[in-house]
Amino acid sequence: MPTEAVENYLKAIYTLSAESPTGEAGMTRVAAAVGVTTGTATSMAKKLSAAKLVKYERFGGISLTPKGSRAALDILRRHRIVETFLVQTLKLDWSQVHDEAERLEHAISPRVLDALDRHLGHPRFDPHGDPIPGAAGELAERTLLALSDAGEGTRVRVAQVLDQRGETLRFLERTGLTIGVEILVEAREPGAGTISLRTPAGDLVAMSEHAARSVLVQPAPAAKARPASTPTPRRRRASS
Amino acid sequence: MPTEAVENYLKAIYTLSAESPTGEAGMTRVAAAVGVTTGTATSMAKKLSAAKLVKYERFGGISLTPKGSRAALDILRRHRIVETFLVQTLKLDWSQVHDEAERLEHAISPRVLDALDRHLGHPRFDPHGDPIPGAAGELAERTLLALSDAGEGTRVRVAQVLDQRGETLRFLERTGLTIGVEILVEAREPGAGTISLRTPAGDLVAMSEHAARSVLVQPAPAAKARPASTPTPRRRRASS
DNA sequence: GCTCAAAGTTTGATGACTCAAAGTGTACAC
DNA sequence: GTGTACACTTTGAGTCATCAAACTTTGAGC
Repeated sequence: MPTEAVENYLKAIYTLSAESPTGEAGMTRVAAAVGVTTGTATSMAKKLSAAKLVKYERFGGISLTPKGSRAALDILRRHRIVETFLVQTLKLDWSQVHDEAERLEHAISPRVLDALDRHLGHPRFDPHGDPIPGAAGELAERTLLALSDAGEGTRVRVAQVLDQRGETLRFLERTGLTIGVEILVEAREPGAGTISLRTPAGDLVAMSEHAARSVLVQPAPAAKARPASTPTPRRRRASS
Repeated sequence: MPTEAVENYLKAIYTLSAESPTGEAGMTRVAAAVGVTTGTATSMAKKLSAAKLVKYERFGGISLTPKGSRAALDILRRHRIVETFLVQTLKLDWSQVHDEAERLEHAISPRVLDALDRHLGHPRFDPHGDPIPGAAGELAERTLLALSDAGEGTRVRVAQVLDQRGETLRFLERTGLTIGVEILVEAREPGAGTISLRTPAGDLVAMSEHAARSVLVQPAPAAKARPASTPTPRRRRASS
């Protein structure tokens, strides 16, 4: 049984190395993600390496071994099932559940995890659209597009939000940009670094490209997209 | 915010001193309840005393201050609400939930606790019949009788089970002696140290007086009982 | 009153995790 | 190729909770 601290490091390394092109995470990033100094992260790296959970060499970056990866997916499963429970059953807000799950995930036994999973109907995605690893560690694979890369005039469906910060999530909720919602990319303003979206409610929402990078979408199923040459009105509103 | 270890000590001291006539708990008992050596318990006693959570003097026993008592009731509330949730919502067996709640109780934030409480409909008793302290620490007071003290021929209703061990709970479940069930005390055999009970299913169940001491009952509501010649001692529980 | 077992305390050590601060390696700019 | 900024590592120390083992106190029995 890994300690709580070990679980947190594994989770951080998993997500950081998934993002990185080399598949390796840097110590400074790991330390920041876990919330410790880099020195602490280095000594933990040695411990994890001795336990064969990570591949680590001095000054060389850190990455998970298969064993470490399995452990990380197990934690992620607990985290995301707990988040789903908090939103679906207890009706907490999606902007609050990340921090709550962060604490609870370490106290969930396999028995309780199974019972939660059953109670929720074996959900495959959590409230932020993150895929929930299966009991054996399998992840649903999807091909998603960053909203920041969606072309003007495209109809897309919000599928996943990478940014877990409450502020971001509250903004998205307020403007109606929640998981499953279909939106139209009205305009992009590379100069201003913003993107304008039309929500189902008819509102025009502007957000920065940077913010749009953490919103993942899929092309809308019944897309009746007009030819890309269609000019689009240029209007802006609140930006994130 | 007390640490997890501190919470466990407070809970142990609360239950032990509630049982003791002097209202004080001995170090050896506390250590056994928490699962540490007596030396460890002694040094923790000093720490708790410094934090004004307990009253403690060398060789003098230990008891909770009002502040410590409030903290203990808060933990008990979390524990019992979690147990109720595990049985009611997740359908776990009442013989399993104690240990699970033991881990989860430390990870429940006030927000999640409130949400759970609301989801469960503000229960006043947990699956073992233990009263759930209110948000302000109030405890429902009931006058219960140990089954071992119930007179022959009495009709009683099972109200609370003090023994949290899985073995005990599975026995009670198997024989139909669960919370709320009305039974008839058929015979007592002081010589053999046993007591015989008639369950609603019509079965005759025998149990030792010792086992019957941890089953608390109330006189059955529609009881045409004879004048209560039976005493009604107040009893408290062994472990939460 | 003395003795002795049981209860309780003290001491010294360990393991897990952490930090601050000093020291070392790497790589990019020029 | 030299400088230097940044990433990273090492070191030394601290906290928390724990144990084993030596020691002290208490109180019950004689």
